Amino acid sequence: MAASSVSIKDVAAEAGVSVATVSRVLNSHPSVSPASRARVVAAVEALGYRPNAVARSLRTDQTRTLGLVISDVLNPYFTELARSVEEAARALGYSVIIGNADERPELQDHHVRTLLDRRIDGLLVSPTDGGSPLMLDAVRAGTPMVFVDRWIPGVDVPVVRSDGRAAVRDLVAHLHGLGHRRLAIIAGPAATTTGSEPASRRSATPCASTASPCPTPISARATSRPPAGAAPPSASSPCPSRPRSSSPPTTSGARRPRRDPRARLRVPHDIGLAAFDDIPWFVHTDPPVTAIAQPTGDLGRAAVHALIDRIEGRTPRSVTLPARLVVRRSCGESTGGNSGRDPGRHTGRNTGEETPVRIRRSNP
Amino acid sequence: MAASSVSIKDVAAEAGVSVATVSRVLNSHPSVSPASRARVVAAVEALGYRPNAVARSLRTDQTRTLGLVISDVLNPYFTELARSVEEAARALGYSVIIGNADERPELQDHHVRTLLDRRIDGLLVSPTDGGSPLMLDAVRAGTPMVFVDRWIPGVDVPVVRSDGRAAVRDLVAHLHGLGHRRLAIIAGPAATTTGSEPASRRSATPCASTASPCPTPISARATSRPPAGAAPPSASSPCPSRPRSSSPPTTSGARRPRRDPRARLRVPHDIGLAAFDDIPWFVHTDPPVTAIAQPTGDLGRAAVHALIDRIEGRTPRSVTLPARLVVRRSCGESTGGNSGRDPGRHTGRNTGEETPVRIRRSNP
DNA sequence: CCTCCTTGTGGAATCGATTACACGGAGGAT
DNA sequence: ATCCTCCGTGTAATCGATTCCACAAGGAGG
Repeated sequence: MAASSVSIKDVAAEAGVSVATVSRVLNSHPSVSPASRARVVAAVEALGYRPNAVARSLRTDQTRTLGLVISDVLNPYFTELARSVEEAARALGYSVIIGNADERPELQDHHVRTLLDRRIDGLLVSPTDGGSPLMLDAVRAGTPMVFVDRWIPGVDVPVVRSDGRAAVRDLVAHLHGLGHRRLAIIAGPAATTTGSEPASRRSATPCASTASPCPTPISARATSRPPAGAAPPSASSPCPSRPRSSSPPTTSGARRPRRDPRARLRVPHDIGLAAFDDIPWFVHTDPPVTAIAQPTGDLGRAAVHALIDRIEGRTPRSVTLPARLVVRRSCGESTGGNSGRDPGRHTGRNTGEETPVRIRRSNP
Repeated sequence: MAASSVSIKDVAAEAGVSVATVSRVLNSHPSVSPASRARVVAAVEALGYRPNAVARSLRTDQTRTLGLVISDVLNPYFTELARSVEEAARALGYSVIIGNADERPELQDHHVRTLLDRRIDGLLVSPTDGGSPLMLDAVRAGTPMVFVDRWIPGVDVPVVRSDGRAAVRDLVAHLHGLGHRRLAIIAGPAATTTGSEPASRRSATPCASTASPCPTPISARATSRPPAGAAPPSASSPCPSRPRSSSPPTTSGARRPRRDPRARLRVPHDIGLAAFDDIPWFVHTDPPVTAIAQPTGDLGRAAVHALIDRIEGRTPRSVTLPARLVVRRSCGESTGGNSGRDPGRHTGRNTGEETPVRIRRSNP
């Protein structure tokens, strides 16, 4: 029944009214007689008519579409974020176009440009770098924009992110309780705020170490793509028995030396390990990996709401949500007798695998 | 410099030519004098002009955009597929809009409808169900479409997928060689072709069993969302010492009984396990999981090329690429003289990553 | 010197919607 | 009865591009 070439004119002809009336029915404008309305609806039905979103966008100057530029689709954290963003946007009648920057600034620019060319209503970005001229121009030109997870310092754009400091404090306490005394941090690309944030994470450490005399942690840089994270960081960090903390892809690189004939450190026996961002598979690794989990769903929702507020003229504020520590076994076996069941992951979709000790829950 | 409200008219005014000439320059039409061209280019530069893709699409009736509807973004297989699709499309000057159906037919329809409304040039689908009227209508209406991974039987649309039969034969041989004699298959939703394909995978077994006297494998159904795959399939399948094969999310559900107090089957000691689709984290699980890997990158590229062939008037054919077996340790230790390690040692919990034994490579 | 063709250019139609504006008729108030 | 509101409707302008067509200028060929 539905040829895709049906336009509003055809519907008007079929219903015996003008295109204006058809349009009014389509947009549920009040001043249409019930009779006309019925005939239009019937014609639409009969012809299988669907309004052309392109034409509509041209006229109304809005696409009801959001752009989301993330730095790495292969990273489960961003995948989950994308999912929740799309969900939240859909609930509000918006679509989402995802651009994957693959941690490459020029690809990020490509996507931003493409998205802008398509006149998306607003942009959600997790910047790969310190801000290209293009992005800066876009902000200056008044494109509604919100940063997620990462941000560009000095740019006046709301940021929706999670704060891991409390969770890091919990982690440090946890580590200390298990007897670990030397810490190292493997960080991502220095250009990103999350890559350089370990500085602040590090600074969180002393706060926690009122009770735990850990020295300032050592820190190393790593690339973040899992299979590309080639060089075993162990080579560059000569002290054993220190826990590490980083994001999952980085961690997957970091884990490699465990089997490296040159190193042969065993987790958690010789060295502890913890990750930033929790992902489903951490439950199944050997050992299950202790991680700091971000509230991905809430982050996505908050970002969408902030952006749409901005689009519709309101003035959104930045949002910071607490991350929380999920203890598993990669920093050592917990000794305390624990009643509860494994909460699995923070998404609520539990697999109920292990029984990790929960030091503290940030969201009640 | 760049106010986003710059239109072709402004450029024309600035350059002192007509909009027609500007358009010709933009589309590198031959008959423009070098002088005019230069002035237009300068004006474009000065104004920071970017053509409005929406207007252009309306006029030319093409968006240079592909839709990709996948059944689950959280599944790394689809994530990788999406990435390669976007990459291939970008290389050919197309953008991709991803729709995540979350295995829900009505969501799938929502995305297909939205994509169609935006007049995308073509659609790549990995169907969640047997085909809604909407999708069937779209095909009938002549929307360029290509199925990826899964397909809808009886619909005349090219399919790009991988054939796991050879790899399954390799797997069966591998299992048999390790002494396994009873097989079970955990399949996904029966409505999908990949969910019901185990029938054909099962049928592949006897072929392989000329040399290996395995009985027809038992098969069970599971939902495919990893944490949602709640019920431990072990309860329903009473025979131990049988390897299982399924996709990673399903597998992650299936692994649970390992720790389930009621079952306490150990992998690979009591039961072997193998998965369809290989994912990065399988290297780090306990034990590393033997899997059948699909050539995701090639699949994505092939799909894009097929679709664009179709869009540009050529007639694409279906493509089937071989999957291949990646042996790790979840079906048992391989006994072959493996260089680096002590053979026969049973540490209970295996750590780490091996050089996987590659039984056979399908792509040379 | 007068065609004829080529080349560059601008005017205007077009894509499919939305919406300002004008207009005719019904109904209420005076 | 006359006038003034509404109400429902249609005509036409508009969004920002592309492209057909007409036309002018200039060079080649007769």
